Amino acid sequence: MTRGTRFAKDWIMSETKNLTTGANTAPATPSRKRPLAKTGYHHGDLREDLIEATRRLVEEKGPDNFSVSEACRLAGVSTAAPYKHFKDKTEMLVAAVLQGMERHRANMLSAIAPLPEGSPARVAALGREYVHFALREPGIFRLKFGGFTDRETIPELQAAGEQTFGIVLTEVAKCLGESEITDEVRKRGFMLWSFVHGLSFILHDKKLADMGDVDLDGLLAEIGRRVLTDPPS
Amino acid sequence: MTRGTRFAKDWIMSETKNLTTGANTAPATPSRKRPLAKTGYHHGDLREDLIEATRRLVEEKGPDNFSVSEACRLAGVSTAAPYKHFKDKTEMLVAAVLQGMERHRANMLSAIAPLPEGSPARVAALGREYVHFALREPGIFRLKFGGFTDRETIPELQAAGEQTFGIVLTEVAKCLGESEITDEVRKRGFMLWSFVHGLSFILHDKKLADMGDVDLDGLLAEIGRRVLTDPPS
DNA sequence: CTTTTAAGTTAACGTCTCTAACATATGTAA
DNA sequence: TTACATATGTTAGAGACGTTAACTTAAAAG
Repeated sequence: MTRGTRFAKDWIMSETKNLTTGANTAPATPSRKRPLAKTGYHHGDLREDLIEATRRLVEEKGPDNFSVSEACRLAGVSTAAPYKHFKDKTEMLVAAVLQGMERHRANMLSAIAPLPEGSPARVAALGREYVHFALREPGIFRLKFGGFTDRETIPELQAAGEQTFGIVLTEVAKCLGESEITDEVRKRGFMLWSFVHGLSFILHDKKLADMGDVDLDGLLAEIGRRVLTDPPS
Repeated sequence: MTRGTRFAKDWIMSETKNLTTGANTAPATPSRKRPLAKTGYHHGDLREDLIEATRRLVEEKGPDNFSVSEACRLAGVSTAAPYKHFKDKTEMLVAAVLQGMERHRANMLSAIAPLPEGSPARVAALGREYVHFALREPGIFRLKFGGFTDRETIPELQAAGEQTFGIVLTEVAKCLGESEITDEVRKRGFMLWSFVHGLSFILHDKKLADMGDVDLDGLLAEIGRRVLTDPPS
């Protein structure tokens, strides 16, 4: 009894931060209801809590400066615990990004829902939501695009990205009066996506102090007009 | 003689990689002529060699996975040596990015030099060079945009970025027949920049396997036409 | 020639990622 | 209920990294 390994239950209790309360940065996804079970030894759902801790740290400290150790501290477990759920640090980050993209997708869909089918306003709304996501969750956004090397070889990320682009293509097609995703639709969608993506990055960095505040909606509308309209012969 | 500290001159000699030879990834800047002095104890120009080592590692292993230690190994110095030249790891990376932006600027200028003043071809050439830089030096490119947190608070990076944008604005103004950088010029330039920036990221990630190979020049020309032309009333 | 300063080195500390070996719960089958 | 298998925790520790402190050497300045 005196010998045998003693577990550090006390610091678990003292160091554990509450992971369920606090303002949720992602308005589209309802905040989690599970009250963080914490049955002494076994954790209610450690995997999910680690993902949430990762998300939070990525936003607070930036994708660089994220450490598995700190996520463990947040979740109240030892530093070896995550490796029962994730292969390595990268897999943890990927999991957080994938959840972020799911939120992103949901937001895009609910942004266009109330707007009339086939209207340019739907395309503009998609762009608007894209930019807003980059500003609302800058850490996850940065992580997704350029966060870690060889992310383009991770099939789930690839798939999630193409799913997002698929939403854009569908709306562009309807806007152009096409019933299918033609090459022309793909080209227009690609142009719009490039623009919005770049815009997100630039605003995210607010590199342009001298540009003053940008009229986002006006800009999106103008770009939509210029790209969705046939060019002058 | 037997006591007193013995310095590790041997591994310095054996581990030192030649930093001056090898294909230079940056065609616009002439490769360095200095033959890597290496006077036993004092290094010819360690600061410059560390920057070059940093650049190389960032491209080879990616901005994440870059380590100061490895750069030291490449340069053939102890792991404490860099701190005589740089405050910390971030400052090393920033130095490498700044040199990259200098190359980028030089390339942009020489790309438009042979083209007729005020022609849309000059604007397209700038975009072309922008994309090419992202593909030629993906590590530095990623590092510059989103590589590390709080980079937007580094004034040199900010200044270098605005200088680049200034080149674009000048060309756009000439193209629109304006003699000054008006608000309209700024808006058009901003649209073009957003597009090209996003395009660079997307191609850099080649996220779009299903798009097939992109006709870059055609795309740039079309975007130039759409953005530099007055919108239909 | 002496002294100062710039630019290296070793050594060490604290932190990080990840693995191995061990401990404890949970569920399933006898 | 009891026995065992499995999932999910823990401790301990190896090896790399970032950074600093104290020391050493070479070059420059007086």
